[in-house]
Amino acid sequence: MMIRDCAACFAVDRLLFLQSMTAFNIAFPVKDYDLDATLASGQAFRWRLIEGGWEGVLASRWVRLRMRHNQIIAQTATPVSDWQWLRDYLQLDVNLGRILGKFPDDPPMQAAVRACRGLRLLRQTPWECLASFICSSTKQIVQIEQIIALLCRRFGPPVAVPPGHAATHAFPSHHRLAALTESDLRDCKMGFRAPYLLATARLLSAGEMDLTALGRMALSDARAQLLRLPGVGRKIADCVLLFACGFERAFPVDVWILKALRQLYFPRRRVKPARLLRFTETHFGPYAGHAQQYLFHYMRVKGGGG
DNA sequence: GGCCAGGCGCGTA
DNA sequence: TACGCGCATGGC
Repeated sequence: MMIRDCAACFAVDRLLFLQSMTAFNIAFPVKDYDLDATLASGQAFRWRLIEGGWEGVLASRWVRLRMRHNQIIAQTATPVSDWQWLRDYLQLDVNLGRILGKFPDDPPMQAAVRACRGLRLLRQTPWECLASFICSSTKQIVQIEQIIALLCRRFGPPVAVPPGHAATHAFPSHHRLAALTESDLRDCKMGFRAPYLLATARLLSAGEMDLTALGRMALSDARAQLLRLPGVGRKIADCVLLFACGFERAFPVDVWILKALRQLYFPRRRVKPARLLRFTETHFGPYAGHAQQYLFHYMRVKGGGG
């Protein structure tokens, strides 16, 4: 009797599922997709590897992702009828082979692709990406993750999680941060970055700039807009352009990339940063930003030795 | 204890 | 235009 009741319940659930076309789980077939490398490659800072699955918050939803054979399995805490937000974030419709085929055909790039094939660029929301990278300057990735976690826990709205799961929060809006004090932000261990984040949040909250419009501009115009914001220089601007606004040619140059360029392309030569920046603008082609992420990740996984 | 970390803003020459 | 420095904090 008990078994038949459960079976009946399952049948009803199944029927409801089919009727509403909503679900807590979905499987995306993928090719050339290294989920671990992608989520741990320092482009997004909220993913945690917990018991074999990556947990994070996207579009105010708790999400758990894991690879199974050639599929990405996604789990949410609330039913979902349209998964396009996740397809967009993971850039599932991107043909990686076509992008890799446009990389420059030189030994450093070949080595980076051999070491990291399957590494992808995500498509993040501009505000979270911008705020995160304002907090990133002269910080190690682990510390950036700690700052962002504190910021979300203290000021982000709670999101639905599975039963028994620890409380989780979405990224706080710029309106929310604009209402805080510098001291509130310093308490999230972001130090001298706090006034920059606060000032930028207040500018955006006041409507002085629309981040969602950047993706429709020319690259140089979008970059010029971002450079108006306090705490945003060339490197952070290019991170936002590449990781959130869809400019696949944007090429953030940080200390790792400088090291990569000097070590791999200009060994035993004294080359100034300005010269290296010009080199990145011409050498890496239409998908320079992807190439940059491969070089960045390659330098980190291969270690500092050379 | 010194060095470094997905930098930026500002003063100076 | 180019360079040097200060700025918080924590890991190694």
